[in-house]
Amino acid sequence: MPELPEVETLRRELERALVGRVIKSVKIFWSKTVQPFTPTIFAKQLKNVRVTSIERTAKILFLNLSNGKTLAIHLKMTGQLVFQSQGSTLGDFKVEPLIAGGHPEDPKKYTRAVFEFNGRAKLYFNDLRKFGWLRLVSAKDKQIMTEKYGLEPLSPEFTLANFTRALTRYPNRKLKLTLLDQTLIAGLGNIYADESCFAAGLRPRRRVKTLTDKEIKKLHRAIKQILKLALAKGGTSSRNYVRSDGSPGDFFSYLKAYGRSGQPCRRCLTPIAKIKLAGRGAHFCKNCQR
DNA sequence: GTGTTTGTTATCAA
DNA sequence: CTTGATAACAAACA
Repeated sequence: MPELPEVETLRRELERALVGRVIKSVKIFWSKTVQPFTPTIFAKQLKNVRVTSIERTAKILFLNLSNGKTLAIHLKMTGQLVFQSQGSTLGDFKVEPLIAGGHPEDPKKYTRAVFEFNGRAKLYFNDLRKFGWLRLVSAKDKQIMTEKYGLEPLSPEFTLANFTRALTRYPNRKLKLTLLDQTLIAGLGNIYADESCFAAGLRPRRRVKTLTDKEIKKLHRAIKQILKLALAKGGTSSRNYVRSDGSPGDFFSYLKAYGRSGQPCRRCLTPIAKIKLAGRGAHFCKNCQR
């Protein structure tokens, strides 16, 4: 799933690829993907507009535009942003959906929108499950969208003191649910919440009020370390996520808990357990995590 | 046909 | 206000 490291990887790649380019046309193949306008109006509003900068808050990308508006993008669970510069041919990647093929002009099965830029460069928005969205917003809308989010784990504001305050704000919550609460800490999803718990040696069901100062400190370090490494590896391609050139992120082989139920713990060889927490899978080692 | 996968929001319940 | 559960969105896969 695209979480902080995946979305930040795309932000960096698209910053290089798109900033300074002008949108020449937008084609939309699934109308509910674009908001809040009809596809026709949406496309019209973006025609001949330049991308001036790209930002990220939590799991949302913001493409700031020369008309004063911003294109906000959320990939939700299966969204992809694939960039094709003029004349480039995309490789044959295992992760579907693919843009490559003999007819790059034609949208693939899961392509919901295509942006064409000057120089014939193209940005494909693919989304198997249609949860993702492209939202054209004003500066004010953008502010309203971003202000509800909590601490950015890779920012200077992510101090131990601030983290402790956010983490313990709802003392009776289970640890993993707190880590997933975007209004407290922004950008963690199921993969990195599980990995953070593993690295800190903490069970996902622990109530936050039972955590010692020492454990909170370890968790704080764990979150920073894991997100930093995952970002350096270009994110985790466990299902649909791909980088902007269509290639997979390399963090998958570093996972120690997520998706490893039944497999031996990399630290103590105890089979990784899987439980249901708030309707999602939670993976952990009964021996290494307390 | 059933259960599982998950980001986010809405809604209901205690 | 806190917390927890469930459904909704949607489609693939085992």
